Amino acid sequence: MRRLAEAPEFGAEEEGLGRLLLRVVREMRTRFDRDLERVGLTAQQAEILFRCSRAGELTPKQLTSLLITDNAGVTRLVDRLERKGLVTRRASANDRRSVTVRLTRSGTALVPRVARLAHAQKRRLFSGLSAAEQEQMRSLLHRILDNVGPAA
Amino acid sequence: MRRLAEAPEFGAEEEGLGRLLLRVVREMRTRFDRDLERVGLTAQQAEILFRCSRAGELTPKQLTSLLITDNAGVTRLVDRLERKGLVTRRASANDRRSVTVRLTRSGTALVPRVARLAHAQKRRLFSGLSAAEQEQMRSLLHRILDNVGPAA
DNA sequence: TCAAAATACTTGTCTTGACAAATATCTTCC
DNA sequence: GGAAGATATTTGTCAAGACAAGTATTTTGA
Repeated sequence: MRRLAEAPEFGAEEEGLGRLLLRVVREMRTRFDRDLERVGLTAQQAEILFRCSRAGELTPKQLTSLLITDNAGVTRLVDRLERKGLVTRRASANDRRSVTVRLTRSGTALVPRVARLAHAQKRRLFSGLSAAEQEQMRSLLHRILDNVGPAA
Repeated sequence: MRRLAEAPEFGAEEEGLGRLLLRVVREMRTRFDRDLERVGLTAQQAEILFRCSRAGELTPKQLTSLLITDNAGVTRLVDRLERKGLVTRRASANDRRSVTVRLTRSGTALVPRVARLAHAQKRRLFSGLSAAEQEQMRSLLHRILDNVGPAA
């Protein structure tokens, strides 16, 4: 995921909230992915780097709960990072079913740049939104999330 | 996309607005995809069906502006619908570079069920949100969207 | 007129997301 | 102790999103 195609409305009636949400998230993501191109990462990969950097090491299971994807997705994200030489997988000491993901030296070296980009993105996106507005947003989103529920 | 994996927070500090947005959109999408399984469609495919049904026929270019994806994505979505026998592609009359996508009889037959599912989804998601709250949400989202801007 | 630029679509490639099924390793509890 | 079930990870498959590059056709403009 990188640059986003232009999407200049066609059947210009009012856009539904659902579609608007979708569009916002997609553009956020694409924009961030594009910014991250300069360090050769994607948003998800950067998240893993960042989390591992803070925690020292994490298992795929732990990463799964942090990344909003499933365990299979994490496996392959880690695969890519491993191929890039940014993380290593080691068997867990106490539970041999498990694995610990840990940054390599060059992975660690990338973290400050990633953090800087992430911080810039966050500042940019929510600039102009007061703390109260952000809180309002958060609350509305949580209510929607509760409404999603299980499939019918 | 179908069922969503459980994601029970791990490093339970406050979740950022960006992540929350991502999570909400993903669960909305996955839930809708799952509901649509019973008619053998995905959310994007359903959108094409629905749009073509209302417009009579649409070109990929028009669909691209409606679907929040790029032209390549539309090509392949239409491919899948064509394989399922739900739409046809015909050369455009006046511009032979172009193509018109039109529902087949069985595509048309599916529309009411899709519309019903879409309507149910919309009602469910935003139930409990007042019109004012939805408007507030919409406004905040537009502001974020404006903040995304072009890549640095 | 007719070559160059623009436009509409398609195809190729990589990354991700979701789910099912397979494998390896614990844990339980008879 | 050892079978049955639970858990952690991986692998396979399909749909999608983004972008680049290719093809066919139309439009521009020298």
